[in-house]
Amino acid sequence: MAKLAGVSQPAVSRAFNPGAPITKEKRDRILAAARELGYVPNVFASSLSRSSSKIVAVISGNLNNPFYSESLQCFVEQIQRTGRQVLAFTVQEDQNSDDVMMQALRYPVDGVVVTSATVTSSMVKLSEGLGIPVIMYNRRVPDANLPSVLCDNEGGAAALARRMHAAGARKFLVLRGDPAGSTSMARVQGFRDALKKLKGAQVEEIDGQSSYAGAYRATVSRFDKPLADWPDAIFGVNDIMAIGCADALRGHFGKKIPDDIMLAGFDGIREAQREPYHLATVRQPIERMVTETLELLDAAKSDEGAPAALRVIQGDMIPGVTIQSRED
Amino acid sequence: MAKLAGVSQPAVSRAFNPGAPITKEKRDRILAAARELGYVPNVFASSLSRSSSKIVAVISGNLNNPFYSESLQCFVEQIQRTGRQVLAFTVQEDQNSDDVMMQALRYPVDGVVVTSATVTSSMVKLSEGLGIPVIMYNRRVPDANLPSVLCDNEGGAAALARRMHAAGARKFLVLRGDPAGSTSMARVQGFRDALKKLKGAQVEEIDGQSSYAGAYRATVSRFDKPLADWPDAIFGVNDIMAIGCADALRGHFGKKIPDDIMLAGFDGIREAQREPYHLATVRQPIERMVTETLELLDAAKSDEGAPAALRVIQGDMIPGVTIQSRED
DNA sequence: TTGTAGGCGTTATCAA
DNA sequence: TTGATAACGCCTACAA
Repeated sequence: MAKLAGVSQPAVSRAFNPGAPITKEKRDRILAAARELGYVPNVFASSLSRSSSKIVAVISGNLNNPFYSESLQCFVEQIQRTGRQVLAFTVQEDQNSDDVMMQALRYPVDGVVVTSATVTSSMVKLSEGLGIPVIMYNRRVPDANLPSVLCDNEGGAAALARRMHAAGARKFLVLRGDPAGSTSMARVQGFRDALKKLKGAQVEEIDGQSSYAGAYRATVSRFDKPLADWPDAIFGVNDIMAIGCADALRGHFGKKIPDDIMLAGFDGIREAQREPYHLATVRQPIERMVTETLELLDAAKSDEGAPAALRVIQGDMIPGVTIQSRED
Repeated sequence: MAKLAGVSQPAVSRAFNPGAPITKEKRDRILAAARELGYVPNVFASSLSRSSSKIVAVISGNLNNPFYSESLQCFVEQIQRTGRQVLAFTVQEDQNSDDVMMQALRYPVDGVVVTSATVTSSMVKLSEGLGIPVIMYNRRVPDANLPSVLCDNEGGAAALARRMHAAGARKFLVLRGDPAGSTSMARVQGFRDALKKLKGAQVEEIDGQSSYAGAYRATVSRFDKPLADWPDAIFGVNDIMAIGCADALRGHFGKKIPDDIMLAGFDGIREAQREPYHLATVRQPIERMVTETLELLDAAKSDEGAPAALRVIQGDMIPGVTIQSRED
């Protein structure tokens, strides 16, 4: 009730909205009074009359994977920069991702970004009914064709496969991530397919829970026996798993990387480029992917009827030091 | 407009509010119709009439420090579990934390949790005027007495100092974090004071920007000269800096930890307990600290006039392998 | 248990 | 440029 400052209430609204028809003098007077009274406009109320709430929901998976916390950080930065805010959701292990999505849709947000969760078609229908665009980041939903931004997972994995093969590796082990996740599946597929075209390669696959601890455990339990048959090279479907694997190989088995075993990951998280690892990997250009995700979001707002866009972005090969030609 | 389903509008409201006076039968009918029509209640609108918006703002610093991303993760989990949501804010390097705080206060949130930012007294006044409680997490504001939850930084640092001294260290180096941050200052102070009471200890301090890269650089530039005078032990004011330092010591200088130099950190982040480090450190019990922070928030809501609480929580000493008695 | 009426703080529309 | 007035979607009385 800053109109106790002697002006009408719409005038206050105009004072706070740049570009509204109001005298500079009057605006200044109102803003001064507001500062005096400790008044700030209520954004939720404004979102009622306005169509847009200036809030974007971001649904993340486990932030313990630095790829996701880096991504979230980036989303918050970029969204904040455009005068909007982030409503953050996470999907816990024991949680149904549909429930979380449902929660998010109860807010009249300007859009929902899904970085890690499966979206069922009923949720897609609901979001459409509500007119809230849903964009997939680093993920794709097979049936529903939602706008998606993702890295060329197949291509990147294939390039890593070729590098390791060229370096002399023949026996490969793949550490899979979330079995149901489109990202993990695409990378495994790309890796497998590339090896099929190369001579003498054989591949084994095990599950690593898509986490550091999962990969560590999987590595230990796979090789912790008297006459383990070691592979020449291991591909961790993401960096955090590759790091877990590296720590197990070195810490638990005393193996040397790449002398005893080559190793590669995927994502390009900071940790993987630090001293103990310098992991060979493919970097997902997070900054750019986030930018494009938000572009798709804005696009979805304007041209409703347009076909869902799918943006596939090339990752950057990072050589690292964990792939090296055999000398034997 | 779900009242096209043949009932009054308040009935719909009651159907969605557990415990409201309505026949079970009618509620079911309404909920069914809602599902049919793809209707979900608008939370922002409800926050207008209701006093509470069910939204908590969390202002974080750089999420590249795992301590903060773990904390954020924990906040989101716990807040979500109580049927509320998190509006996430971050303070960038180039940003005024007051501006971010101001942004947050434009939303009629149920509270603001500040995990990394300085809060000026004018912001405190503003928040009081708006009736929005502000709680500090892992931080304290000297002048204003805001409710705060923090670890016993002095005590933890002192304990580490004593351990390293007992192991034979005499020449110490402290890697400071944010010079203006209360957390870094308290730890440095605690470390310094403890050493004063011990025999023959001398301390040098340098700045490490409170980040991995900053600590790495600081370590390199401090010792990258012909006849560097190496200390016996280094205390990184937080784990991420200690890790940066460790990587520099080993990768750049080929030093062994703890054989050549002892090392300790603070926070107890996961990364620091992994194979390459097993860092001696003091763990901040994040889960518990977050719980208490939210308790303070709820308390602030109810008893307005109460004196600001300050909860100091003991950290857990983690032995690690980076402090070890000298044999020479 | 139900429906009617009024109000939450803001913006859009329209005359003035 | 301004100020009334009517929404926006919901909730809290109040009365039925």
